[in-house]
Amino acid sequence: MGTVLTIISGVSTPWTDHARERLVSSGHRAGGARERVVALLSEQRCCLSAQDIHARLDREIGLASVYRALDTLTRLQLVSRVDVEGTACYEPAGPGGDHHHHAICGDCGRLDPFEDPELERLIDRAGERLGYALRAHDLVLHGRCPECARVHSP
Amino acid sequence: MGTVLTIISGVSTPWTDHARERLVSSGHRAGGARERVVALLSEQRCCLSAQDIHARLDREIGLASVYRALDTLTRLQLVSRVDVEGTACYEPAGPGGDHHHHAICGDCGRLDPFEDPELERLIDRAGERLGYALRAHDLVLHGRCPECARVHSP
DNA sequence: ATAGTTGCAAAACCTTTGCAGTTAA
DNA sequence: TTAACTGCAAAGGTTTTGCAACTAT
Repeated sequence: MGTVLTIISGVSTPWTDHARERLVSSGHRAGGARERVVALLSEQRCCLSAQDIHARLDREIGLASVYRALDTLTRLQLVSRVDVEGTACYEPAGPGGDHHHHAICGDCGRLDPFEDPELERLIDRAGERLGYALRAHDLVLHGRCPECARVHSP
Repeated sequence: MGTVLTIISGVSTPWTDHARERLVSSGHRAGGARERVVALLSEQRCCLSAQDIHARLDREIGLASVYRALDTLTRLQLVSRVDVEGTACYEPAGPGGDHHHHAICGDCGRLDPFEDPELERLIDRAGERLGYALRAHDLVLHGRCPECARVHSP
């Protein structure tokens, strides 16, 4: 039963709880692989790619299962997908999952998450203006981070 | 010489001119393949993937050359790259190239470009706050377009 | 002559899919 | 028992790279 899995994974947060509920209520069954993906995602401060997740789980679960879990979670809007440098990255979304955007340093590859409520508001308004029923959005800034700027132009 | 190529391609806009200048001034030589990519890009109202470009040029130039041209142009900040549904799309950027964002309909795949000066301002401010020297940014909205909304929930 | 450009084919990635076995409910 | 879940291996896409020939300067 779900409780057992919760204990096994050792992770329970508002987001994992919400995710597990929604999975069950949409006809999904508890499964070890997906549960580990959920648990891992809930512990991240920022997004991970499928390959990242596979590696951090010590390759104990199949890569295909990671992709399938992410696909399911994305469809249920439990995680949001961000395209970073040609690869898809995922992070918790919806209730309990904090929403933010990303800035990537083109020099060192560093990825900084950031929040901006005003930006959110403006994005929603843009969606309305276009007549779109928005499900998600992602914003990625590209540039040079403070560290690299210090080194290259002192 | 450059003039000849300009005549051959038959395309001259503020953006193509700027691009050709910048290419030369950064040590690049005129080449048929890249010139055709530049000419094609300048005629688009929205972004194209490398494969799109290859197809629209009737496969007369190698796919690898398209990728290489796009890579060069991106590095010189003459085109901006947007990740759309797992594939990279490119469009003119910088002087003469108009900047906009994209909304994608998850149902029909339609892609709507849109502009929003206020959003630009806010994004720039976010960059400053993070201490980033911004080179580019891309925002993609995901949702259901007005057309699809009409059909599915009348 | 030098160094950038190109096309082709091969390789490297990321992601999806088919299938057979396993497992939750 | 049924339908979901999983791992593996194969397949499908996109993008990159090695290499030899070509060409603008």
